[in-house]
Amino acid sequence: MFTLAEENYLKAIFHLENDCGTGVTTNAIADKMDTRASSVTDMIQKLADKKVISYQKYKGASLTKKGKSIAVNIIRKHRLWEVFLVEKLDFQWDEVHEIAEQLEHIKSNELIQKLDSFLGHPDFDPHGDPIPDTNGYIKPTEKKLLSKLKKNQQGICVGVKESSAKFLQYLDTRKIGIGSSIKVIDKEDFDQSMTIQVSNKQFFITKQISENLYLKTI
Amino acid sequence: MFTLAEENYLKAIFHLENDCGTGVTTNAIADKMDTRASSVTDMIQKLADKKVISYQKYKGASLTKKGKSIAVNIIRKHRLWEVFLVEKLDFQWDEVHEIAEQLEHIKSNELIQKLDSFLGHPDFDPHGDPIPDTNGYIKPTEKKLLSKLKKNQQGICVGVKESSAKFLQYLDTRKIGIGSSIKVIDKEDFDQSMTIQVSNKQFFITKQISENLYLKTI
DNA sequence: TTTAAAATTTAGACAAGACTAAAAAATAAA
DNA sequence: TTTATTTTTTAGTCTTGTCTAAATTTTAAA
Repeated sequence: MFTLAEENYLKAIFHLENDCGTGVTTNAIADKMDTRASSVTDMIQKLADKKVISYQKYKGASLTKKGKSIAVNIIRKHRLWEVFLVEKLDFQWDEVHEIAEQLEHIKSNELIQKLDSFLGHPDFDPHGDPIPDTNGYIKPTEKKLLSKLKKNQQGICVGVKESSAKFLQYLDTRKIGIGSSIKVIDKEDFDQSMTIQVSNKQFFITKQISENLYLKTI
Repeated sequence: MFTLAEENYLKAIFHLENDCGTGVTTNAIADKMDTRASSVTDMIQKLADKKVISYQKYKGASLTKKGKSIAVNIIRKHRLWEVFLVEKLDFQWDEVHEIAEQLEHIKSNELIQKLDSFLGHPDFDPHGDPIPDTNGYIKPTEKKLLSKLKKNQQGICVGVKESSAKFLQYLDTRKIGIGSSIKVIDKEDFDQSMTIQVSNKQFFITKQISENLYLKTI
């Protein structure tokens, strides 16, 4: 059985490894977990003892099969709870992350199986992130960062990379959400800022925004 | 903010105080929490520092107004989650306690308020225990232990005192549940054992059983 | 009312998980 | 390639919540 702290480290390592494709450094983990590098060293040594990560001194860490499976299960729980909060309890999509961070650690396989049924086996959470299935399989989705699109290309918003409340509220005030159709009207070479069109309205957005919106191009 | 351990102590002290009407002893808490008296001493000193219990050395502890309000809120959450698990996720009444023990510690007032609405503001949990309202008010219910009834008296089962899975399963196999009509057919003076009738079937039950079933008499 | 037993508290230790400061290793710069 | 910088690890400390063993207080018995 894993403690709350251990589960959070596994989740963080999973996300980092996923984003960068490679093994993750001590500092990267410390950064993500908002803790000190020395604390991370302690923990990754413990996790290595438990065979959930492979780790060599000074060489960073990466999840073992077992570690990955635990991490994915936590993410599955997180995303299912998010669906519950939005679909059943009428939360806004920017309000659910913190609560799901707590709920994801509830230990009961039967609970998650029943919750999944109750929600009708959803494929995506309210931010467009795919929900891993019972076996930990995550359906690969072809999605592109808005920042990768060129002038005049368009697509449907299928997810957000960053999901902080502030960013989500930024999107809300501009009526951008999962399913929104977005077209690049203009793109500035110099700083990658864009003018986009969302249902007849045009907005100017910075690179920071376009790098956090996933689209399915048409 | 209170830690998980602190919350569990407050809840235990609340239940003990409620059952016995009086301040609770260190040993009673240790017993309930399945821990050592010395650990309890440590914790109740900490809780006294935080002004949630009043405590004098060697004299036992009792909740302050603030402590009581925290404890009741945890109990409210526990019981609401139990309703959710049984009503929405189709759990049996003997399966929900452990999961609710985890869920009761999730911190979010908005979550509980929305959960309560979603469930239609239930008054009782699946074991017949009243759900405290937002202000911590617990509607007093006139219920009697089956063990207090005399020969030929009858009532409707409105709750169970003990709610271990084993006891609940014992009731299930005899088709006794919340709402069952129970009549005392015979009562043995010597050991308080009874013969009871539940919808045309008669059962012999020991004092241990009759002391854990609450009835509303008619 | 003095003594014996039970209950409670103190003292000291330990594990988990975090921290600071300092040492060691790896990487980048000159 | 040697030096400087950054990264990582070690050593030692702290807090929370637990434990055992011993000391103290309270309660029950003689």
